[in-house]
Amino acid sequence: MLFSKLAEYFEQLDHTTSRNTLVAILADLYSQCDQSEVRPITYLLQGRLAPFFKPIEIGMGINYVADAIGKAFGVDRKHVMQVFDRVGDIGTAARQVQQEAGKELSMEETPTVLEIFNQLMAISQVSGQGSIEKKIGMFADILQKLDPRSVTYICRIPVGTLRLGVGDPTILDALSFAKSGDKSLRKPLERAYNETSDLGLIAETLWKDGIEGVEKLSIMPGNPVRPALAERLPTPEAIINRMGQCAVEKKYDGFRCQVHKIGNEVKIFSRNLEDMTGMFPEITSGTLAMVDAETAIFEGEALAYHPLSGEFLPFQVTTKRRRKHKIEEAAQELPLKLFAFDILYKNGENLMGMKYVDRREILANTIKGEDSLIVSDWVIADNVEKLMEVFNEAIESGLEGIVAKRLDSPYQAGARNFNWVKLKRTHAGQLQDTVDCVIVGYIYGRGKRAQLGAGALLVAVYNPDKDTFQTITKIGTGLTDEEWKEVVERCKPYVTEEKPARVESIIQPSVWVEPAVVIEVLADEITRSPVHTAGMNGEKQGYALRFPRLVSFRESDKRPEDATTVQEIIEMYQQQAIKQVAS
DNA sequence: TATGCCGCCTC
DNA sequence: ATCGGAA
DNA sequence: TTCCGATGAGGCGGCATA
Repeated sequence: MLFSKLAEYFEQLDHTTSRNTLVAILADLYSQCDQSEVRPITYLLQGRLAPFFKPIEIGMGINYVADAIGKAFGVDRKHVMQVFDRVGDIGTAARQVQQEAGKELSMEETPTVLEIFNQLMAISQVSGQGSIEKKIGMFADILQKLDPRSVTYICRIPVGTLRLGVGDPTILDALSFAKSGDKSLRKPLERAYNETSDLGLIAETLWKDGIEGVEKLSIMPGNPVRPALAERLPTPEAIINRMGQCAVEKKYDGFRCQVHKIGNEVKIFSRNLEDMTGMFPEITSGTLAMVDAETAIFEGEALAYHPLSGEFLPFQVTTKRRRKHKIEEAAQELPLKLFAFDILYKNGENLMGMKYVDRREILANTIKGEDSLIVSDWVIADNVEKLMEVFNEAIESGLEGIVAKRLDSPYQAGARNFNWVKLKRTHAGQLQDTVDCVIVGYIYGRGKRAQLGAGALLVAVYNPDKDTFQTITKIGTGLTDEEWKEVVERCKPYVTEEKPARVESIIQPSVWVEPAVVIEVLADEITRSPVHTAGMNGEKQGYALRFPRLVSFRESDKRPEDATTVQEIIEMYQQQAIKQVAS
């Protein structure tokens, strides 16, 4: 298949919203491609070159792709980015720049899908000195061989914004349709995907060996399983109403880890299936010492703790353990403990179909003792009071909240459903870190947001000592489409060419706004920040909000000087630090 | 050698 | 991570 | 309810450049 043909399918998908139609178009695409193309096309549909757990990345983001577009069509990055800012899509920008340059090719001249795939793969392999220039050159070469439509879509691949409206579930439906004409194969395809995490493999196997071949694919210790995810509910009442009697676990704020023991070998995978084995030597050694099984796959949350006091450390500290160098030093300074909460596989037996309570029993019998591995606590709750009791305990210890789980549910890989439900501090309406912020700028939107005028707001709190507004976060969520348009309108009278005199900001928004419009922002936590200027003082870092979202527009009589002050932010930060130490 | 840009990855 | 929109 | 795609803070590491 020519790449231009694939791009035609991409365009069709791009222009349709009905899921059923998307599935039909995809099924048609699969029916038109050769067996050798099924696998690469599946990865390309995922916006990738390989399954998630393979460390193959193109290594070009928006800026380097813009460089390549410029190089291919004789302009500079700045020009490409200006067009990009206006249209909100790098593919559209590339197409436009190509047209301006008069360098459009016809569809028949395009290389094949496999040729392009291999060239992208070659770009991903380049590293070392001079590699950035090399990658840009290679991508520019590809662009010069493509028709406008192909240019559009290929530019979206490295930056991860293919925006076809097609995710993994849609591809699974399409594979089923392509082979059987209906959704009947979705279940076995989905099971195989959940256990192998490789959609390209599933698709290729379906083509080569039929659904019987797919049914033979199963868990392979050493290969990650797609992890189960938790839904959210706002209140304990909602959880009891939905689940009735359930297990309750505390929710720790660290890294999700899926640990595989294969004889004397250990592998550790992240929530998104990245291989993190090298980062956590104490989990590896703990697994070898404590896990009473030849082969096993279990999951838990890894947190850093203070080696002397034993207290658990906030996420911002735990995250320092995500590293490639100086691992032993970091492990000494910030050792980890893994709170194990589930087991999927033991000594050749797939446990995913077993009930939660039974998996829990096996888990308890498999991890011996308590050291770097700890089997996490759980209790049964069947009423709101009991649930609240555990929740309050968790909050008092400075933890994130709780997770409620159905006692009789299997391990539902890949699913975000109501077998597992999380209840977080901020959902329960208590101790909310609500902050009144002043808009000091906004950033142009991309994709759908491009039409709304803004995609994010840059907001600040008030520093009365200096009479300045210091940035504390950007806001990219919590507004409806209407509200995005409205907020841009509200800002219009205050737009300025330069940074307003009373605004202190390291971040440069697309548009500066004189401090006037006040909004109410909800966040989960306050963190120290190297980029936000709120509370920044010489060497000392500023403060920022974790998981910020807009909850309301303040009445227009609310003056910017009435916003939350830096001092209040510092007090809130100290309050939460006290809790964390108490844990 | 030090710093900054950028991308990738966690939440 | 959180959130809103579409079906 | 499910699925998708907008967007957040921030740490590390690779590479380019001063």
